[in-house]
Amino acid sequence: MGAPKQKWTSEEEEALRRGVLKHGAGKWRTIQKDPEFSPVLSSRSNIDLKDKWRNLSFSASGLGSRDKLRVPRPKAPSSSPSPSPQLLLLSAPNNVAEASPPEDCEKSPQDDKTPSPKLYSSMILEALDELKEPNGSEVATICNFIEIDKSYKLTDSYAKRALAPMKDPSLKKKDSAKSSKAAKGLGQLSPALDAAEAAAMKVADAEAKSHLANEHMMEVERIGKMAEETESLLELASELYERCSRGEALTILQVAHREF
DNA sequence: TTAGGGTTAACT
DNA sequence: AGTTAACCCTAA
Repeated sequence: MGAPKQKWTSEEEEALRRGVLKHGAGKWRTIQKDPEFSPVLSSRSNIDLKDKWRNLSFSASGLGSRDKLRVPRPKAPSSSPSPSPQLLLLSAPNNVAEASPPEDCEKSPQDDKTPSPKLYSSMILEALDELKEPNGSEVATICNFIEIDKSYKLTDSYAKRALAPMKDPSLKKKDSAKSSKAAKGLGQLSPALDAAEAAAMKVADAEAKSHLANEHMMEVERIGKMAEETESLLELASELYERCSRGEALTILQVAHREF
């Protein structure tokens, strides 16, 4: 009755992020009691922090709301074990590579909803900006921030591109998901996505390198051909010069066809 | 206390 | 309609 819905302010969100940075995700009570954050988060319970963090992680993680993976397809007759993620990943790097060029950080004019791929430098800048520490931040802290940031931003953007071609991420392998205790919060999401990201980036990098190498080869080849042509032209010129100086008359056609 | 599933208010 | 985010409940 009294509380319609208390939406989180950006200040509260910020405090939560810094709290997670300091104490780690999961120490909600500690974060909430921390004198650094308690003024901002006074109206939030530890559970609220947990839920909000979950929302942040999932929404930034792009891949659907948490109740998205239910009903693991009554069909799937086992014969075709659905395309394995690794295989499909190999097709992803193209997209990733295209997204990599250092041009887009403030590019998207219409929506701030799509997290544009971030380079590490800009991520560091963002970390510094969000940490807002007057004397700068510890490198470890920045790294820590980026780690966290990655888990719900960067990883997501790459994962989105990487997994987009797949209609179904099929995170549930069999139905052993219930009993498996390996599925722990971020733990379930992050490693897979990080692995995907790492793989994608590695392949993309290799591809970029081979592309570069290929370009270099073409360039060398081109220059070589130029040298050849230049040399033959030189020969032709000297021969022409010699003949002309001896009084011989040559027509353009003859020269063009080397008929002399 | 926390993680995770579930419910509901407030959106598009 | 469907989705999202805040809130609630409960087992461990």
